[in-house]
Amino acid sequence: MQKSNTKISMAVIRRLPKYRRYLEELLDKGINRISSRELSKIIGFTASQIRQDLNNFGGFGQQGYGYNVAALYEEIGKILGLDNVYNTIIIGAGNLGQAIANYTNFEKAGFIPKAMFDINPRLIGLKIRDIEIMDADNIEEYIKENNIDIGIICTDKEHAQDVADKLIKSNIKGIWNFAPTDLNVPEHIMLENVHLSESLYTLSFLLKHNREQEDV
Amino acid sequence: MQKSNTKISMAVIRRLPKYRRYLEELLDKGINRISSRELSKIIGFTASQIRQDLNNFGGFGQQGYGYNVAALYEEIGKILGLDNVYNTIIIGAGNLGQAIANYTNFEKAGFIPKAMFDINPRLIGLKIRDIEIMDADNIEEYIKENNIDIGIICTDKEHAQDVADKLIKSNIKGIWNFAPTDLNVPEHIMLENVHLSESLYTLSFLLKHNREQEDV
DNA sequence: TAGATTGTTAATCGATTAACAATC
DNA sequence: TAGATTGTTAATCGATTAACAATC
Repeated sequence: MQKSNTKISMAVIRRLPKYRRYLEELLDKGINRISSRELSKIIGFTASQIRQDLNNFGGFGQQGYGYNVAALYEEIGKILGLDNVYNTIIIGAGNLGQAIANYTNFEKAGFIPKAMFDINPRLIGLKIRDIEIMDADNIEEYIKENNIDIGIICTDKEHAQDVADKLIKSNIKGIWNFAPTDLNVPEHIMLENVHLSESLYTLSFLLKHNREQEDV
Repeated sequence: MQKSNTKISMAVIRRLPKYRRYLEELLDKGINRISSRELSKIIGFTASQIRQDLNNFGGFGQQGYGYNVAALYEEIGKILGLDNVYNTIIIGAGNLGQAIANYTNFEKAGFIPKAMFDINPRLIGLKIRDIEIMDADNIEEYIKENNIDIGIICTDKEHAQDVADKLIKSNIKGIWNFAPTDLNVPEHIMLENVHLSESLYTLSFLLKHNREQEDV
C-alpha cells in the first residue's frame, strides 16, 4: 500500500496510531464520514498535514466527500500491521512486566503474551492470568520452539543488554524495551524504547519552566 | 540559565534526559572530561547538534578542552528541574500504578509518591511499600492538604478525564498520563503522556515494513 | 605557543503549511 | 451541475549539519 520507494518519516509513523485512535472514537459514535478539516478540529493536526500523512500510503479519500471512517480505520490498522498476530514474551516478571501481561488491550490488538521469564526463583512457576513465569535460562530455547516475534524487556538496566543478546541470538524480530538504557541491537532487529524516566524528566522541565508543549 | 527569550524546542528538551543518562555513565566510569566529538560517538547525535543543544542553555564547555562531565551532568539536572522535590500521587492502583509506586528510581530523582487512589474497595487501605491506597473520593482534599505537585494517572481511559478534572480543580501543577486517551487540560497545567499502545503499534509498523528507526 | 575544541553563524535538509487544480 | 474536499505541488518554517573564527 505504501507508495513505491518513498521513505516514510518517523514523524508520520508515530502519528498513525493517534489517527487510528480518533477514528475508533468516531466509529463508536456512529460517524461514518469525516473531512480532513473536521478531523483536524478534533485531533489537533492541520488538515493539510492529515492529507499529506494519509497520502503517503495511498488516496483513501474522495474529493467532495472526505474519508470513510470505517475504511480509513481499517487501512491504518493494516499499515500499522495490526492485522497480524504477534507472539510475545515478557522478560522480567516484576510489577511492570506483570502490568503488561495483565493489560488485555495489547492482546486484543494481536500481541499475544505466551510466556514470562525471570531469574527470581520465587516467581518462576507462578502464573499471571494463564501466562507462566519461566526460568530466564530457557529464553533462547523457548523463542525458537514457540515462534516468538517480540521480546518485551522489563528488567532493570543491568540485565537488559544480556537479555537483548539472548533475544538476538534466538532470531527475535523486534524488541520493546522498558529498561532505562539504550540497547545494542543489529539493524535487522526492530527496536522500540519506552524510557519512562525521560518522559518524567520532560514533565519536570515543563513544570520548572512553566511551558506547555506545542504538540502532543 | 536558559538564554533570554529564546524558546527551546521540544526536540531539544526531549534529548536532555538522554545527555544526562550518558553523562551519568561517564561519571560512573570515572571519566571527568569529554568533547562533543567523543560524546557524539557514544550517544549517537552529531557533535554539532550536541554543541547547539547545550548552547541553548549557556556555554558549559571550554575551548580546547571540552566539557567537564560532573559539571555538565549537574547543570542538565538543574535545567530539567531535578534539583527540586515533587510530591506526587498515583491515581489507579492496578498493576501499572503499583509498578510506578514500586519504582524507587523516580523517588531517587525527587519524585515522591505520597499516596495512591482507587475506586476498588478491595484495594483501599492496602499499602504499596509505605504508600497507602486511599479512596478516590478523597483526591481533591488530599491534594490541597498535602501540597501535591504531580498527578500520575494510571486508570483506564474511561476514568482518565474525570480524574484529570479533579486534579485540575485541586490546582495540581502537572499530570503524567498513562491512560490511552488525550486529556483536556488548561494551558497552565503541564501534561506529559505515555501512550504505550502507540509505542507498541510503532514497533508493529517497523516489523511489518522491516525498517529500522533512523533516530534514537 | 600550538593544538584542540568550543560557541556561533551560515548552509542544508526535512517537515509542515498553504494553495489550488482535479474531481467526486 | 455546483459545491465540497481531496491529492499534490509549491512555499514556508524549523531543525540539523557544516564551517570556522574565537579562545582556552
